[in-house]
Amino acid sequence: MSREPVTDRKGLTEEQFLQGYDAGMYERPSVTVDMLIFTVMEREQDNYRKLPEKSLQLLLIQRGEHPFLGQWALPGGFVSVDESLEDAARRELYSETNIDNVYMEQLFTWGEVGRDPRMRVISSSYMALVDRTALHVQAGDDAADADWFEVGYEVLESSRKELAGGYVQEERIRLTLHKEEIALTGVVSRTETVQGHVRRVQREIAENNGFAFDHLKMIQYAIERLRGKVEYTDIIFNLMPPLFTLSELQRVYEIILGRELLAPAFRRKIADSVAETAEYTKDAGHRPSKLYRYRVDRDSN
Amino acid sequence: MSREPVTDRKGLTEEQFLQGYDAGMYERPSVTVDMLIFTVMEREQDNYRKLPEKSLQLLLIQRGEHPFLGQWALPGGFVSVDESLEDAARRELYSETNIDNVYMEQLFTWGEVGRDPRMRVISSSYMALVDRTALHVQAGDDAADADWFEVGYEVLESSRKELAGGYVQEERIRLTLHKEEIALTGVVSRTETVQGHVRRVQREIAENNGFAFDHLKMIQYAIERLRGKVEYTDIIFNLMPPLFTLSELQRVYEIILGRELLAPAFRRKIADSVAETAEYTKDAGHRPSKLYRYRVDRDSN
DNA sequence: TCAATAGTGTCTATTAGACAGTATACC
DNA sequence: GGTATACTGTCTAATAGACACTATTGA
Repeated sequence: MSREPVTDRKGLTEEQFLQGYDAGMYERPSVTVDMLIFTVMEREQDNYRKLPEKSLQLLLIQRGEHPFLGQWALPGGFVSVDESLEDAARRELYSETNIDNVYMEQLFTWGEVGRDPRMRVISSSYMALVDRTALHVQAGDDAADADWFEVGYEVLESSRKELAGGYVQEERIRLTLHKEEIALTGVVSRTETVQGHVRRVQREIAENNGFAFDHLKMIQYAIERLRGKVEYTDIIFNLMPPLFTLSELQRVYEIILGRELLAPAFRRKIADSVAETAEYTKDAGHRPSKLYRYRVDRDSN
Repeated sequence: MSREPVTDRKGLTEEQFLQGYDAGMYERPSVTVDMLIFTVMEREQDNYRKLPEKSLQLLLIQRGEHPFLGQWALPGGFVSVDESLEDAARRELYSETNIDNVYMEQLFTWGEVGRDPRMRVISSSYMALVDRTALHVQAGDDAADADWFEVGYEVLESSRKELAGGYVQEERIRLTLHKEEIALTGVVSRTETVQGHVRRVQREIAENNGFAFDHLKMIQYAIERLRGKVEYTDIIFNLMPPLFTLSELQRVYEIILGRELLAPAFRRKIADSVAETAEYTKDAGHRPSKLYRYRVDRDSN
């Protein structure tokens, strides 16, 4: 249970060792967090009957300083020595969106040597999912501008080469982030190498129009993860308002998964993640829809 | 595509800015990697007919220096400024096991402020899965001793409290790592809080007999992840030798998942992940078993 | 009335769970 | 022969996919 008062080769106890410890011996990388803040927004339709179209949106900021001045980046910043990674992520999230207490998850820590031209920077990416009805975005000090961009994700091609004892599968994924007149695009090449038992995934930026750092890779990774998790967890409800129709929920699934779903199967599948309310939509040019809420109290996975 | 020669408020181009950039302004955390190296070993049986029992094993090193001198820790070390996180992980893996080119995956980056008594250290944990037949473990310089420990994972209790608009679910998990006369034990309390839409998982070390740092949490997290991934990926084959029987494969699934499986369903499920060979086991006190290999060339997920 | 969406019923195909039963080596 | 494991057949239950059908509103 408790540690014994052992002494090391120099006869020091742990307490003595720590008092004499010089933390400044080695050169260190800097650590940052980068935030992938997603939400879902609606676009009004010209036809009064039609439901508003939904789209997945990601928050980007235009860099106001070197490096990558003028380019678009994920919100983020340095982790100070006296705050945890998660606290730093929450701080960044709050400073950009003014909201707290939302779903947030660490995705991946990016540690390539040359990823920041200023110096060695290791960055943990966090994904946050927020309900747009709770949002008031503002630009922080280091950002010239912060805005929501509609996310497009398209697999351009998928090729596969057989090797001795394995294969290499390459996918080229086009990412499109746009917002009114601005359209940022890029292509990430995702390579999966399988050799014997060893499987390895690598991402390279093949084309880049307007994204700072390696943020394009982070965006691709986050969407891949979001797609995966949506299938076997309840995280999608973090993107929904408190009350929603099953059709709305289905649309959100569809835009995240990038494919259409059949309503009956969908309804069966999510049936016990949601609970009916007594309320209905109204003023639609068609049959009103029952409103549902997320059923927290269900016996989950 | 290419970045324009924009200048910032001070009239500097990016190149000029980078030349004048002073990277030494802020105090920085140190960054380490910690390795969770798993393998599967067999224990011979007294009864010649019985199959050898298998167990999941984890590599630990006994610390030869302060802090936590004498306690057991995950192999790991500092990331130098000129190597990537992944390179550091591979270096550590190689220095402990003398093997390279095995399955390795980043799990999580641990960034609590007080997790290392020496100074602020942020640590990325990586999981490696190795086939024991390929192994020759050796202790590195910073390790007094490196050894494989049999992993036990048991959910002691699971309690659930309902809250307004959510719940708190707490699981107490007993971890037992043992190796001959040494038995390290600990209890990790895993708390899942759901409030409205927000779900949050926290881990605390509730009991600790012999583990350094927060490594008990890392071990619990890794096993949780390994269990999850085994169900929807092929990573398990990284723990298998090149040729294996379906019963052996089933046993490995069972020890990782912590529950028994039915053979017919199991065989159907993994049928197209494996390929038959012409070989059979022999000298067993019972019917010989066909040997299989991992089928790399299958159209995977 | 009709466009557009909401919602249900049901057939079929696929998959998972359970368990009985047969097969085969080696001491 | 008997023990321990290898392997298959088949019934049943649960789940997913497909599609047809009915229901309901506001302009």
